Order: sequence, then C-alpha cells, then structure tokens
Amino acid sequence: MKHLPHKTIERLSQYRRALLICAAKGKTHIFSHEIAKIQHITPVQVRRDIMLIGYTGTLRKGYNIQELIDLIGDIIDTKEGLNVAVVGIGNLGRAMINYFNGKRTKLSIVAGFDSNPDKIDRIYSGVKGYHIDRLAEIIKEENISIAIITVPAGAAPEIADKLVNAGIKGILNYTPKPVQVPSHIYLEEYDMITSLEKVAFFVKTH
Amino acid sequence: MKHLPHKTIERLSQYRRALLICAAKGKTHIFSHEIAKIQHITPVQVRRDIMLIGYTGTLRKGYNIQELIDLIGDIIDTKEGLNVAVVGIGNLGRAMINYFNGKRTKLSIVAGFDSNPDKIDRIYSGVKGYHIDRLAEIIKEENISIAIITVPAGAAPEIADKLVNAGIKGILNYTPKPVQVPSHIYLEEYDMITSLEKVAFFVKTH
DNA sequence: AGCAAGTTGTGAAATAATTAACAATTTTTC
DNA sequence: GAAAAATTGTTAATTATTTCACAACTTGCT
Repeated sequence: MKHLPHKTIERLSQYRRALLICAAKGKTHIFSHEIAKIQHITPVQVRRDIMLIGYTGTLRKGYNIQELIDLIGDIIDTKEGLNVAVVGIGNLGRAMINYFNGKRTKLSIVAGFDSNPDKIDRIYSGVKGYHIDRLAEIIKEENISIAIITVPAGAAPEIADKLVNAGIKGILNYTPKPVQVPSHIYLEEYDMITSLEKVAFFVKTH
Repeated sequence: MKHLPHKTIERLSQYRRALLICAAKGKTHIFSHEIAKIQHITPVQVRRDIMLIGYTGTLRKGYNIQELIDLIGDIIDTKEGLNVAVVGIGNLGRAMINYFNGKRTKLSIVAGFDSNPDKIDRIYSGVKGYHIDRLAEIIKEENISIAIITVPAGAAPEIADKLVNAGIKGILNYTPKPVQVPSHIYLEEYDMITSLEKVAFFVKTH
C-alpha cells in the first residue's frame, strides 16, 4: 500500500467509530451509501477510501463490518498501543480525558500535567495529575509518545519546548497559539476560535 | 471578490490572531515569511491568501498589520456580530466559554444550555446557564444564530434536531457522533478522537 | 550612480482530493 | 430464466489547493 492521503486517514478513523456503533447494534454488513450518509460524504468517496486500504466488499451485500473495523485498526493503530499525556488539566484537558475514559482504544491517556499544586496527585477519570516539572521524568517512565497541549495559550510555546526535550514524538496543540517544533516531531494544531469564525463566515455568506 | 477557498478562510482567521499579538507588541509591519513561520506554512501561501482578499503590501516593508487586521475583519466578521450558544455545560462547553471570555471579537457566547438542573441559572464566565427545554425560546429571544454542541455523544442528534427547529443557522458539533441537518444549515464537525488517532498514525509511520 | 539583496504579486505548473462514469457482477422480480 | 435493479471497484475527469518561477520593484551599500 502506498501512502494514504491525510484526509483518508481522518475518514478511516471516523468510519471505524461509526462501524463500531453499527456492530454493537448487531449489524454485520453495511453499504457504502450508508457510511456516506452518516459522514456527510459521497458513497464514491467511501468506496475509494476502502479501495485504498485494499479491502474489498461483496457485491450487493456491502462491506463486512467487523472485517473493516479490524483492517482499519491494522492501519491506524499500533500493535501495543501508544501512551498519551494531557498537559494542562483545565476544562479542556479534563474533557479530553473524559472522552477517552472507558473507550476501548489503542491510545491511552496515562498522565496529566499542570502547574497548579491543587491539581497534582489527584485522579481525573483514572488519570493521575503530576506537576509540570516532572514532565520529562514521567514521559520517560511511562513511555509516553504523544502529548495534548491544553494549557492557556501563553504557556503553549514553553510547554512545547519541554515536550520536545523530553523526547515526545507527536503533539496535538489545542491552544490558539501555534508552537514551533523540529520537523521530526509530528504536530497537529487545532484552534476552536478559527472553527467558530469559519462557521460564522459561512453563516454570514449564506 | 469571488469566493475564497475554505482553507483560506481558516488561515485568515489564524493570521488575524497572530497579527493582533504582533500589533499588541507595537509592530506595525510584517513580512509574508514572518506570518508563514508562525503558521507553519510557506510565504507564497500567505501572499496568495492576501492577494485573494485584494490587499496589497509594500515592497520591502511587508504588510501593514493594522490594515490587514481590519480587512480580515471586514471579510470574516459581520458588522453587528453574531450570538452563539453552547449546548452542554460540561468540561468542553466551559472550555469554549472560557476561550471566548474577554476576547474582543464579533462573536459572543450569550447562553449555555444543559439538562442537569444543577447547572441551570448559574453564571459561567459571564454566560448564563438555561435548561435545555428553553432552547428554542432563548435562541429566539437572544437572536442566536450559531450553536456549539458539547453534550455527550449520544445526545447529539436530538440536540441537533432541536437546534434546527429553533431556527439556528450554523452548528459546530464537537461530539464524536455526526449529526444530520438540512442543507441550508452550515455544519462543521470536529472530532478530537480522530485528531488524536491521526497524530498516532503519523507517529507510527514516522 | 550602479549593483546586490530582499520582497511582493501572480501566471503557470504541480499536486492533492473529489467526483463522474461505467463495466462487472449479484440479487430480485416477474 | 430473462430483465431490472442495486452495488462494488476503478479509470478518467474535474476541481481545489499548493508551490514554482520569475518579473517588477525598493532599499541599502559601495
């Protein structure tokens, strides 16, 4: 398999989530147009994505849900799973922890970090809070490879530097302030204000 | 001006945020490569975006920061501003409210909704909490045109229906469950799990 | 003044992503 | 059992987005 488009990766993750729900309902097969409907995309796109990962459905029966779930897992998960840290145990950090709590997934949030002493040594939905000064130590100890930055915007660049020095491999930055990291570290940034402004723009322009 | 690409809209929002910070520091002009560095993109892309909105810089001096901020405002803001509601006053909902609190912007979060009686009639960073049953009423009363869905995933479709019936114009869905809305309503969905899985994928594949 | 370096603006080229079109096949219907 | 309907898989076309390449010009330097 050559490399999959970024957009396809995102959709595969979403397909899998939808498929898990269908599987839980006892459904065994699904058509491309059913997946498409759920995800607001076209059936062709679904078929193309599935083609790209080399899976093949059955004519007039659609795709076997469990097989597809497993195959998507082979592609986007690692066998042993990856450990994740949340840096910034504010509302957003706790929201992330809650989202993951109890979900069966190959990604586990195993630590939270904050500079506020009140938040240290408490357990948030099963995730322990550590002081930010122990970042490097715990990242090594717990074999954490991904960090989610949910601190106040101003602190983001400094946190990013610390994460880089601690040997993190991927960063998901949820602050509105872009951070700079060396190119061997995968960085994804998402900014809620931008999303809201985008909605506003399209509402404005009908 | 013909229509701007979606991606350009997103970047304009981000440029503006970066520019506001620069302006606050007393800077008056900025080069395309400086903006590019901040946003992890190429200078050409910045220049092209700026070209698309019809602004023009000064050779060897770059762009006038304040003029550019104002122009971006003309494009993405509405004159009178738009009112926004947050549906679901959990961690994520409160995170959104805090993000916006105090920012000078044309978007104001003016109401929060929740089904938990403990959350009603309290004020969250200046935003009042209402019971979900009053959704349609308050949306009309406060002239709310955009809603952010931050309820638990299972409740999302039902909330979306209520919002549609209440006459909302745009929806930003932060639950991992896609919702269905009529095509005249602008819908943007963002799923944190997908983003994290995407980071994991690229970490895995180096 | 003349040259070097830096910067914008933009047509053209390249790349990425989506959609159209349709052959091939299976199932259903009569 | 033939015709109609439905569905996948895929090539080709289209559309969207990014990048290249470079002319035009400004500023600084000698």
